[in-house]
Amino acid sequence: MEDKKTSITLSAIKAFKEKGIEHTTISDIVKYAGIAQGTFYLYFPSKLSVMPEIAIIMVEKILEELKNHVNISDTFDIKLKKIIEVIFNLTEEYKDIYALIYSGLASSEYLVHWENIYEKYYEAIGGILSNAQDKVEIRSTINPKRYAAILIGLIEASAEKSFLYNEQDEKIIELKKSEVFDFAFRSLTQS
Amino acid sequence: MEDKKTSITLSAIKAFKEKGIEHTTISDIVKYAGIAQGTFYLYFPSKLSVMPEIAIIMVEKILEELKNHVNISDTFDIKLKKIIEVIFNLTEEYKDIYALIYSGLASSEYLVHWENIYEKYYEAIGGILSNAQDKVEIRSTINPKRYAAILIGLIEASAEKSFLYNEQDEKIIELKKSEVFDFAFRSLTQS
Amino acid sequence: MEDKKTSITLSAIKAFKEKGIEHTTISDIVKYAGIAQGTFYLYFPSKLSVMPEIAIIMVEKILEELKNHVNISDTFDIKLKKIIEVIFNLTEEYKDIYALIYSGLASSEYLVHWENIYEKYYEAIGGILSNAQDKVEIRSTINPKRYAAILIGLIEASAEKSFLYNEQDEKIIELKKSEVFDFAFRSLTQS
Amino acid sequence: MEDKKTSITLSAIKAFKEKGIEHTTISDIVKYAGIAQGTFYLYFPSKLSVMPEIAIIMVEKILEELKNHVNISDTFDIKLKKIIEVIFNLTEEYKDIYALIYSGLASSEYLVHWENIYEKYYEAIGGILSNAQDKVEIRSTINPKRYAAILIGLIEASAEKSFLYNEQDEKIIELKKSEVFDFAFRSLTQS
DNA sequence: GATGAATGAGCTTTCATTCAT
DNA sequence: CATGAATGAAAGCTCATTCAT
Repeated sequence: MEDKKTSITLSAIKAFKEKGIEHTTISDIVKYAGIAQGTFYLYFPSKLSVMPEIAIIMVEKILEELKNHVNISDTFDIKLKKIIEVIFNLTEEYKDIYALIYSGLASSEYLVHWENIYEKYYEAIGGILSNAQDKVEIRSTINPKRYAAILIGLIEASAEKSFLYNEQDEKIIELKKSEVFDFAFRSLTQS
Repeated sequence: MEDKKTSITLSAIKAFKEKGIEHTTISDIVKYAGIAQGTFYLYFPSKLSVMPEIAIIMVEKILEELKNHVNISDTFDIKLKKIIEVIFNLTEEYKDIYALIYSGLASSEYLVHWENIYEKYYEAIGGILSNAQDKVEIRSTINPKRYAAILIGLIEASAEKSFLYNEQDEKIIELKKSEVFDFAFRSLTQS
Repeated sequence: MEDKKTSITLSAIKAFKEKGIEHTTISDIVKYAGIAQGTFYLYFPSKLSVMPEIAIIMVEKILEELKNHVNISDTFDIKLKKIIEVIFNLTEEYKDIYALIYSGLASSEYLVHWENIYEKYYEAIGGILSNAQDKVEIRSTINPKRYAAILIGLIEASAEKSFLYNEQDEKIIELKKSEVFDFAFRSLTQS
Repeated sequence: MEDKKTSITLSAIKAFKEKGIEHTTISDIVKYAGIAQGTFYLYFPSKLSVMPEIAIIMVEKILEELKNHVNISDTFDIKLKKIIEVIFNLTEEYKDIYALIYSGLASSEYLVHWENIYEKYYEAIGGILSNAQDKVEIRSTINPKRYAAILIGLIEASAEKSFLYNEQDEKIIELKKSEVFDFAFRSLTQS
């Protein structure tokens, strides 16, 4: 078993996915983690204080997925499509958690560090944009990392809304993806 | 009495703004509304069931602000700037609530009606886009209402993140606004 | 049933007498009071916050006992013996509670008002001293109320220690009473 | 190692002084002692079982202070004043702990040994009384050790109450001391 | 309709105690 | 002897919900 803090975090993710954050209790989390009630408090002061830890893991997941799906040799349009694909898929799977992280709701109290957490995410996407600039696939006038933040926001927002209303209709989802692609691609390539 | 329902809703907004949604109790809401504990239940079955009502009011606020600031005679670029301005301002003021509505967290149970609520919002922005198409200010190949949803998502996401980290630095906020404008404007005008 | 706050206070006294303060839980108190767990918190924020209320009742008990046993027509030496009798008896019955009130332990947080609570007690004993001065039974150079405080302290301290070590030996108790009487009486009458 | 037991006891005193006995945990004590949680149990079976050890140290402190301040050559009235001074000073410093020892609250289970602990205290004061009898400074009809107990009770009670209500007003404290002196001195000298 | 005291299920939280290292 | 992470029983506490008035 990995270290206990990670184990609690993973159990929290599992519980949040199943019951929703509102209805998850610390009891649920420790049950999944196979630890005693009191042990939880050795690592976290409250349910929501697990959120930053979750965010770290979620960002790791995203980066891993990006690494697995976005090939350095792809043209930029392919890469952008893959990025959208990855974000949509993860958003679907971790709907509630993602919504919470994304909206920053749990934030008020615990999420001071989030900029650091997301930093790597922005850098990864920023790197892709920068690379595309080098290849003259997108315009050179953008700041890669700053644009990455906007791009991610755009895709996430769209994905969120897609799955929010239980739009499980594959066609509509695909339409949304292509619209987002279109929106972003034009913006990035317009000279 | 419709008045009382509105009064409860406004009190809920006030309480949510002050304490955050997590820590707001029905007791807080009725205190602000100046009514008895039990009275709440004559109008709403639960705390979260107030959310759609709040969403309605929030959308009304947005529409009103748009009406106040976006002039029909403005050119599209001015209009877009104003739209961004309005969304950023409201997001700043109603940060938490907005985040919640936006992320759809309170969702699961009461979100069914939300598409209807947002419908008017999409229509308003869609109308502006449509009008801009008529004047050949933006390309004609977009579907106004569908693009409106994406555009709103983009601006809201950016605004959310701006205020999340207490970036009160006016300059950075302004930079974000201009970046979002740039991102969207290019996308909408690229032929 | 008297009002609920009193009912809780009396139940607390009962529980404290039976289990000792350390081992009494709020559950115990509400069980005796025949009310729900949450009801307790409508009247008191914590277990120890009941103490001032208890102190009031204890002082009332003392005053009542004094009224019942100390006759206005008695000579001062008889009165003093009766006072000692009353304090020893009550101390025996409410050992733990008395110890706590007396030592002021629970005090730190909640007992700001105690001077007021004890005020009546001091006044009652002070009145007896004053009356004895009028009859030239004790020296006139003492301040009745201030001396009352010292006198009460002396008797309480002695009573406390008597019952602390489970000295249930009636003879030793009687010896202590007479020693305290002697100590105080000499002090009050020495010209 | 005897050192460690003393270290735990001193740490307990420190913790009790700072947080009050109610809110002090074994965790607090071991933190101050710089030892591990489990080590505590090698020396004491529970939190309250430290009390007799504390009492021993407190009595030692008192005896030391008495030795430092009460000169064999002083007249009895000076000695009595010094005794009162010492008890008031120590009571002020160790308010809470003193109250506890004095009231015997922590008692129930561990108080058995206390008579032995206080024995030396009574003997010390008793010795002073006895000596004063030899010099015909106080009346010969008292039992020194038994009177010592009463005298100590009187002074402690008065000191306790003085510091309970945060009467930090030096003048009132001084008045109390002189009243207690007067009360006791008359009693001991009245023929 | 309106009230608000009372409820009590069920959650959070603590912390003395243990035991493998 | 010493450790300190882990335990989990047991306490505290909250708050949505009810219902007699």
